[in-house]
Amino acid sequence: MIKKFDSAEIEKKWHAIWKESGIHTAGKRDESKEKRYILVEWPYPSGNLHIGHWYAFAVPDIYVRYLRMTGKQVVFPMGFDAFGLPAENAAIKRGLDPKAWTNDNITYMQNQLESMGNAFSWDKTTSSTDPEYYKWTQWMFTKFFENDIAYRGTGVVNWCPGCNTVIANEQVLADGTCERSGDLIEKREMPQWMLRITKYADRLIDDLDTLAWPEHIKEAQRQWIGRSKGALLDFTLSTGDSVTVFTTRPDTLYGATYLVLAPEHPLVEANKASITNWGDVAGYIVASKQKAEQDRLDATKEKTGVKLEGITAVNPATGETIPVYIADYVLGSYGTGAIMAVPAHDERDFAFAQKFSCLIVNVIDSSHGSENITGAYVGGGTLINSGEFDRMDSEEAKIKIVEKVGGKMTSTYRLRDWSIGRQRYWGVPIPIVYDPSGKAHPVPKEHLPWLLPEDVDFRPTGEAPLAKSAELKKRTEAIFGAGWTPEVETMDTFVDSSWYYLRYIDNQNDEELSSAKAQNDWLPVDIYFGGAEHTTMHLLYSRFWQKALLDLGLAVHSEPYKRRLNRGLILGPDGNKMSKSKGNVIDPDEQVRFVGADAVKMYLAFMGPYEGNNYPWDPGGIAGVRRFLERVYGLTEHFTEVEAEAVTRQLHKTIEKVASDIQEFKFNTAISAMMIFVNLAEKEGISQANYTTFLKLLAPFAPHLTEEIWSQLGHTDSIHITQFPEADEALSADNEVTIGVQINGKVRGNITLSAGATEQEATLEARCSPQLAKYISGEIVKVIYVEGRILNLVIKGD
RNA sequence: GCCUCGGUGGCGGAAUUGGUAUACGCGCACGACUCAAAAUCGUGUAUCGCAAGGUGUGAGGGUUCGACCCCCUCCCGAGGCACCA
Repeated sequence: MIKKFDSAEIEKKWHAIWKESGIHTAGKRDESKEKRYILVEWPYPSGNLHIGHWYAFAVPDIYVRYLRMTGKQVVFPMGFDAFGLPAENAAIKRGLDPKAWTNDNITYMQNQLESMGNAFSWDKTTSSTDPEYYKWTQWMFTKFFENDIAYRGTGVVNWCPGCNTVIANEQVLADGTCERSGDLIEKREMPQWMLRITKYADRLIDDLDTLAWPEHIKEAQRQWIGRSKGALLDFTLSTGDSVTVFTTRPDTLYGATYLVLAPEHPLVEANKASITNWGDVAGYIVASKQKAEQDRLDATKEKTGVKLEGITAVNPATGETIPVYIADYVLGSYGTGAIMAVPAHDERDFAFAQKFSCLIVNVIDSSHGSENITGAYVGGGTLINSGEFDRMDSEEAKIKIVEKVGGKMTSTYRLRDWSIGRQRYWGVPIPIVYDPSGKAHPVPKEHLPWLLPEDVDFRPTGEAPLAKSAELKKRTEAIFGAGWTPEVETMDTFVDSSWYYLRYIDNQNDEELSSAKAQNDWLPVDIYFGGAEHTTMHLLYSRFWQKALLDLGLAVHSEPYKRRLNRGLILGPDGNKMSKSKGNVIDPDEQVRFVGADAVKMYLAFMGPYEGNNYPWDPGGIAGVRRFLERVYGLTEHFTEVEAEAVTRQLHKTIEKVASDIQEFKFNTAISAMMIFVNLAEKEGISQANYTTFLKLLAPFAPHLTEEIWSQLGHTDSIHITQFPEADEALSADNEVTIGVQINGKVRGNITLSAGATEQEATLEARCSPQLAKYISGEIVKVIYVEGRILNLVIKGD
C-alpha cells in the first residue's frame, strides 16, 4: 500500500501538541455554554488495550468532539476500576505486590489510552484504588450503616468456590454459575454485610419511566426487580399458629383448597410435635435442601411434596378445614414462603392437586365451564362459588375479599438485598470495628481512609485475608482500645463503580465526596456508553446508590444517567468472540501501526450503528477506510479555482447528514455520506473553501489527519476548536429532482422535474415520457403525487 | 413458557420512518497502467430471462393508490427472566 501520509508521525506530533495546549481539558464549568457529561465505563487496568477498549472509547469520542465543535462544554472523563481479582491473582501466582502491579498497569494503560488520541478530560480522572477515592467509598458506607441502609445480616448466601468468596445474587448466572469464574455456586448460611437495595425496589422500577433508556434495558431491570402486586392473607393452623401467605389473586380465595409451605418455612420445624408423619416430612426437607444446592434447573419440574398429617388449616373466607402440605415448588426466599393453593386457577397448583388428588373448586366463571376441568383457568372474570361475592368482577373482588378477611394489599419482589462483603484482599476494607462485646461501630471520618493493610498473606483459603494482618489489629486497638477488633472483609468491586461518575467531576475535593455545586454543574450524565453485561448489575447498583445518597442529602439528582446506550461486541474475523485460544484476536496496536489511529477508529464506527449489534472484524474493511483517508488527503491535488455547483450542493447535504447522524449515533451512515462526497469531489474538483469545510466535518472522525492537513493549509489554531459547519438550505436544495412513477402501484419508470413542480406538471411529464407511454393507455382515475418522492397514476383497468 | 430486540445481496450494512429496496464499504469479475506483480484507477455486480418482461426484504394472510416499514398468524436467531404464588 502506497501511503500518502505517515500516520505514526502525524499522531506523535499532535499528541504532544494537544497535551501541551490542554485542549481536551474540561476545566471549570463555563456557564455561557451548555454542559454535556459523556461517560464511558471505566476500564480495569489489565495492562493492555484490546480492540474492545477502542470500540468503547474511540467511537464515543466522535460524539464528544462533535459536541465541542458545536459549542458545548463537554466533560469526558476516564479513570480506572482497579480493585479486583486479577491483581490478587497476579500477586498469588507471581509473588508481586498487588498495589505496585496495579499502579504500573495504570501508568502503562494511561499512555496507551492517550495514544488513541481521544479527547479525554484527563483533569477529571480518578481510580477506585486511590485512597483519596476509597476514603469516600468508606465514608458513604458508614453513612449507610448509620442510616440502616447497610446492615449485618445472616442468611443464605451464594458462595463461589472458584473465587473463594461470597457473591451477590446479580453475579450468579442463570445456570447457577459464577459470573466471573464460571464455577457452580453453593448456598451457604453465614453472616453478611448487606445493602438494603430492596427498600428502593419501587423507586427503582417507577423511576425507569423518567429515563430515556432503551426499552429492553428498562424491561430487564423491571424483571430483575420482579415486583408483583398482591395481598397478604392470614390462615389459622389447627395448632393455633397463623400462617401468612402472599397471593396475587386474593379474588380466588374461595377456591383455596389447601395450603403449601416451603420446606424451609419456620412453622414446619416449629410444629414438629403435631406432625404425625414427621419422618417423611424431615426426609423431604433434607432432600429439597440438596436439590437446591445442585441443579435446580431440572427441566422435568414434576411437582413433589408431603402432606403434613396431623395439621390442618382454615380457609378464612369459607371457614372450611383444608389440608397443609410442604412442597419445594414454594420457595422460602420469595413472598412469605407460604401459599394458598387455588388449583382451579393456578397451573402449578393444578398440577400438584392432580398428583395429590386435592379438591379443585372453580371460583371464576370461565369459558371451559366448571364441570370438566382439564387445566387451570388463570384469567380474570366473574366470580362463582364465592358466597356474597358471586357475580362480582375479579378485579373488584380482590380488594373486597382482602377487606373481608382482614388481609393487606402489598407488593413483593424478586430482588434480594445486595451482599457486598468479600473474603478477599484487593478491595476496599469495610470500615467497621467491633467493640469487645462484638458490637459493630463505623470507623469515624477522621480515621478514613481506613487503609488496606499490606502485611497480608492473600492466598485464598476461604477465610478473609485481612484476618491475618497484625498491622490492622494493632491499628484498631491503638485507636479504639484493647479488645476492639477490625472487620476483615473487603467490599464487592461493584461498590467502587457505583459512584465514580460523582467523583470524576469533583476529584480534587478533600471536604466532600462530590459537592452540590459540581453535581449541579455537571450531572446527570447525559449519555452513558457501555456494555450489555451491566444491565442488571452495575446499572441497577449505581441507580440505587444515587437514590440512597439523595435520601441522605448527599446527592442532588434522583437518577445518575439520563440516557444509556449499550454497544455490541467486536468479534474475530471468523465471527466468533475473540479469544487467545481461538487465535482470532485483533491487536489494536498492530492495526494502528498498519493504518493509523484514525482509520482504526473510523473503521469501528463504520461497521454499523453503535447500538446493540456485534460485528465481525473485516481486514478488508479497515483497508477500505484507510483508502478513503488517502483520498481525502489526495483531494488537495484536485483543487479548482471555481466552485462546482454540484459539489457545493453535495457538501451542504453532507453537512446535514453528518450532523444528524452523529446525534443519533449512526456514525456508519455519516461516514458513508462523506465517502459519497469525496467520490464526487474527486471527479468534479473542489475549491479550497469547500475542502476546508469538509475537513471540519471529518475532524471528529479523523482527528489526527484533519489536524495535520489543517495546519498544512496554513492554519495556526486547532481544527478541533473551530465551529462545526452548518448546512445552508439554500445551497443544499436541488433545483431538479428525479422521482419514480408508479402505474397502479408498480414502478414503471422515472421523470425529472424542476423542484417544487405541481401535480399537473408531474402528470404531464409522465404522459410525455415514451418510457411510460405504453402503460398509460386507459383513463387516469386517480393521481397520487408526493412532491419530490413519487407519482402514482391509477389507470382504469380493462 | 413469559419479556425485549432482530431476520434485507457472497459479507458489514443503507432505505429521508408508508413513497424509485439493496446507498456506502468489503469481496468478486473484467479492463487500464506494468516485462510481471503489488498498489492505484475505470467498469460491472439481487435474481430468473437472449430479450420484452417477471420475481424479490424469514413464511403466509391483511390494510393501502403504494408495505422492509402498519395489523394478524406462524417460523428462525440473539439477549433477559423463569416452579416468583
